[in-house]
This record gives sequence, C-alpha cells and structure tokens, in this order.
Amino acid sequence: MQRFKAEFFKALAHPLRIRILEILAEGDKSVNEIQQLVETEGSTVSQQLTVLRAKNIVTGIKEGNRVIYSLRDPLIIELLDVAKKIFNNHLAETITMLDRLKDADKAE
Amino acid sequence: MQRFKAEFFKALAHPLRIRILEILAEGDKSVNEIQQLVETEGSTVSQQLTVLRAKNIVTGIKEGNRVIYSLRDPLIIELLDVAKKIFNNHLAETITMLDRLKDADKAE
DNA sequence: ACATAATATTCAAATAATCAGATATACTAT
DNA sequence: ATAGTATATCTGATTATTTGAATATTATGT
Repeated sequence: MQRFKAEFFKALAHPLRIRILEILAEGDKSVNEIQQLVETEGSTVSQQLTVLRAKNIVTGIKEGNRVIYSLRDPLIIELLDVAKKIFNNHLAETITMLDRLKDADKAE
Repeated sequence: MQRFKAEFFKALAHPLRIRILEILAEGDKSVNEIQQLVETEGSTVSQQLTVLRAKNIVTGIKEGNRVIYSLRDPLIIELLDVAKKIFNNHLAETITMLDRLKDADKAE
C-alpha cells in the first residue's frame, strides 16, 4: 500500500512534471502547447507525460491530429495547493532563521 | 521554484518514508520505536529520517539517550489525506474498470 | 574508565531515472 | 501516393537513489 502511494508521489517528484501539472491545472492542453510553454525537447515532454499517464494522474485523448491532456482528478490541484502552503511555511521559517543569523552577526 | 517542490515530493516518494510519516502522524516517536514498527534495518531507518530532516519535513530533538522525531508541519497530514483520497478515487475507478471487463467477458 | 544502547555517517555496489537524438506511428492535406 | 505535422517510443550515456555493512558518535549505567 505504501508502495503505491510512493509511486504516486514519485510521479510528482520531478520539476518538469510539476510544471506540466500546474499548466494543466489552468485547463486542458495539447502536447504541443505544453511543449511550447515549458520550452523543453519534445521527446522529453512526451516521456514525462507518459510517466504521468502511467500513474493515472493525467489522461490524454486523441482529437484528430493531436492529443489533449487533462488532469484526471481535480484533487490534484488541491494537493499542489497544500504542498504550496507547506512550502511557504518552511520558506517563512527559513527566512526567519536567516534573519536571526544576521542579528547574531550584528550582536558580535 | 518547481525544483523545490519536486524536492519536497521526492522526499515523500519512498515507501518507507511514507510509512514513517504515517507513524509520526499518530504522534512523536523515537528512532527505536519507529524501527520496531517498520521492521527494518536500523541504519536504513536512520538514513530515511535523514532525508526527511534534510527536506524540513520532520525534526528530531534529542532527549537524553534518544532522539524524538515529529512532523514539522501538521499540513503534512492533510497532504497525505488528500493523496489518500486521490488514491482511493483511482482505486475505485480501476475496480469499476475491472468490473466492466468482467461483464464484457460474460457478454461474449 | 569501560561497556552498552541509541543514533548517525560513510562507503561501495546494485538499481533506477533522466535526457536528447534517432526512429516510428498516426493523422491531415495536397 | 506523398509530404508535413503531432505525438510516441527506443536507445545509450549520464546521473541519482537505495541498500546493507562497517564505522563513528553520544549518552547512560557500573
């Protein structure tokens, strides 16, 4: 069971894949549109989309010439949001920490 | 920015680390307690705790002989919950799909 | 000071993930 | 049929992750 969850998180554990998910959170897109937005080799984008598809995180449906990708579950957006919140908390903590270090320097 | 987020998810992308987080979600624990609960080599658990610490997901504070670990942010629990929901949705979908396959078999 | 228990760190080997270029497939238009 | 565009897959080189065993550190009890 943990193994499945780990697989799921592993699918999110890549900068380009996160970027793609954030893009898809705004609305469905074709591979081409995604490729242009992320400015990355076509094959690389395709490969990462394959990873996301394999983990059931996105689906691609063929529309004529192109394939339109979309998030499979709107909860993905919520997940990214919670992650962002956690992230901001820690960023804030880190900044506070840095401030203290600076103060300590001055006090010497 | 995406890189940081990816790092964060990467920290969750491991069965043992998820297991550890789920254990810590129930309450703080010492390394030893964790080791016994997960039934894994001591050094392995320690290494994974190091990973979680490095990503600011848990903190360990020394109490005499032992080190007590705890989640750094309660939002982690929320994150795992959302992940579980997504996971259950997909599990349900998969089961439905399997049912349909079964029905299709019968109909032949 | 010494032995013991708890935890952390280092190292090397095995395994897995990423990337870009070449190639393949599918669709559309001429 | 042929050419052009969109997407996917394969391949090999590179880099990262995981693991257990060995070693080190730190605190406690005698």
